[in-house]
Amino acid sequence: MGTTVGTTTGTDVPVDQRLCLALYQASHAMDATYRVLLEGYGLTYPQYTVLSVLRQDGPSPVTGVARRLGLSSNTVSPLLKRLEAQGLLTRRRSVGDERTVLVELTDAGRRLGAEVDDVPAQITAASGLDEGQQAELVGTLHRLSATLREGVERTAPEG
Amino acid sequence: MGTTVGTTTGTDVPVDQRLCLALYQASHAMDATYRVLLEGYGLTYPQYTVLSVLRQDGPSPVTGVARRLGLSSNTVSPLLKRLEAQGLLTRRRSVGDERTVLVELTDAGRRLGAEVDDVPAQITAASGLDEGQQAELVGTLHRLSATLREGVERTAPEG
DNA sequence: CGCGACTCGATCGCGCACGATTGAGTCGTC
DNA sequence: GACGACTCAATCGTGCGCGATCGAGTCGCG
Repeated sequence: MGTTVGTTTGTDVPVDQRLCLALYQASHAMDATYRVLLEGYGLTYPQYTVLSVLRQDGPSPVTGVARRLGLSSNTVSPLLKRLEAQGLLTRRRSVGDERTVLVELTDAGRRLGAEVDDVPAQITAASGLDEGQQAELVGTLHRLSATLREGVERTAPEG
Repeated sequence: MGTTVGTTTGTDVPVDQRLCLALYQASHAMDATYRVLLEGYGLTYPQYTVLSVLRQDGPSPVTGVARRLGLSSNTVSPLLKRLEAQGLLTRRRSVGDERTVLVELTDAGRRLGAEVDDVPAQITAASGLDEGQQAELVGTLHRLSATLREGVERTAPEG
């Protein structure tokens, strides 16, 4: 039985060498690393990132948090709900604009945020990359994200 | 904030510059790109990858597919079930070892696999990276994955 | 003032992803 | 032959992530 099926054009890129899978596995490995570091705090990685964003940005509308994470309300809303249930943040309608919901850390949220403040440094250490390599990789990934998003936008015309 | 953490005390790493978020967003962007390319075929990105693996490896046990994707049975089993429901593959017990389930593409699966054979090339084009850049990025990400996994293994001693 | 376009956030359904567990099957050792 | 350790796959519960949709609130324009 030949391994060739049909009249392929020879574009048999081995799965192991595909960028998508490399990205996929690296992302999962990162998530697993965060899981280990955060499991004592009852936080997941996305929840941790929300805390970081609120610590850096201060009180923000749901849209603001979502934009920082590259997500939409359908993902962020339940995420914020769970964090609110843990007493780490509050949500209240903005007085100026009744559509927007302002998200703000509670004292407990700020305290927990301070506790896990050094997690990024531990992640950097666990990554085995020095500062320069990490910065370069981050830049490459940001450019890749932008290029891919651009392609998606072009295909799916909005507005 | 008396942070005494070794050399890299950059506790206030802006969220935008964190490797985890860059990885997270690039992975999602990749998924979105695949979604656009595959939506006409009723396939998700993980399903597409399973098809690719089976096309390249031939009939494989569930464990084999899982290892290729870096996943476990709890993720792969339902994934295979959905693909079987679409008539793209079959699952049957191995004759030699009744524990293992052999997964094999059907004719329909092979046909669909051939149809979407050029998707990786389209992805490469959409990424805006030339062959060399892509290969380098893949290498970097594989090393990163390995290093991170190693750290996780060390923390959670199994066996 | 009234109407339509828009924004904001939430909800629903589906498909991953994973920790934990279960149960069937296999093998080594006694 | 029987027992225990192991392997393989499946299942359950929880938490993302997203397409699609909805309802409330806001604003522009006549």
